[in-house]
Amino acid sequence: MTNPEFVSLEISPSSGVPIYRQLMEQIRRMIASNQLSPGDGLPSVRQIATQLSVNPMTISKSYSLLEAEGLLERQRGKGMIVSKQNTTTRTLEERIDLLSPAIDELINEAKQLDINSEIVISELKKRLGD
Amino acid sequence: MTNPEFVSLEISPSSGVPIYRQLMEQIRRMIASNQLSPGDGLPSVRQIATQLSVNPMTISKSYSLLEAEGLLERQRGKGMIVSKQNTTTRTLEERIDLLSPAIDELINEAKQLDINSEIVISELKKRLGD
DNA sequence: TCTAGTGTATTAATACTATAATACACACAT
DNA sequence: ATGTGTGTATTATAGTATTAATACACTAGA
Repeated sequence: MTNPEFVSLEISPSSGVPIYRQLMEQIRRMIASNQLSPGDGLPSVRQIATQLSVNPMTISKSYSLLEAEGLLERQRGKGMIVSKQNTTTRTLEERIDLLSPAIDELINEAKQLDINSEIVISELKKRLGD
Repeated sequence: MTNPEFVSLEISPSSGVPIYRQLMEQIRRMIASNQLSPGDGLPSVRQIATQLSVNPMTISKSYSLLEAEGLLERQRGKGMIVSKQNTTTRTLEERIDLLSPAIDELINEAKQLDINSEIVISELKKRLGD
């Protein structure tokens, strides 16, 4: 068991993507990278709901769908934990595949904005460096 | 006047983002980069609707909202054109600002997937190179 | 004038998203 | 036993997103 406080979830209300889907994607990625390991506990529904100022049932929906996918397990009366099945840590290649849509989106937008490849790369480096 | 056939629009039905917003963002970017210049014509509502297998009213919604923003102008009986006001081509800095969310999203996802900065950059370079 | 092509308004129906207020079954520590 | 903390089911409400079928006013060319 770990400290669910370390699981930091964020939402972008203006993105157009439903909140429950934003949360699902973040949790999926943290499990794929083993930042959330099998057996790890997740923050409670009410905790996240308060923190993000969102209805608890919205969080519950994310958890339920992730449970249906087999990524999370429900522990009655306790909370959600990362499943011990179906959660083998992904290889680097597999994780890069999961990152592909974001890369493609960046390239696509840069093209539409007519921004040079070199500039995209230097801008990315700048922000990666903090 | 130009050939609206060259305006290639794409949608990702699985992204969760409403179709009309996906279209708006793409058109906004192409105007900002002057790939669509003031006076240029846009594809007709029915043309895009057929091409994307989407209801014409969904396209019309995108156009109407962009007209309300001042980016497009309606030409009665003819079609939509890029407005001649409010569409000064953006400077490089401004366009980079418009690209920022996509960069931030990529960095955020890479972090959650525990993918190294160097790998993110090399992967981006790989795909930018075609 | 006719015809085909613009965008749009209208009305209806369906599905999805999110909130709200309760209530329930369960686990655990006291 | 009690209280607090889990996730969840229920019901209701509201707003948004999308499709569908028509109809309208306008433009342009034959």
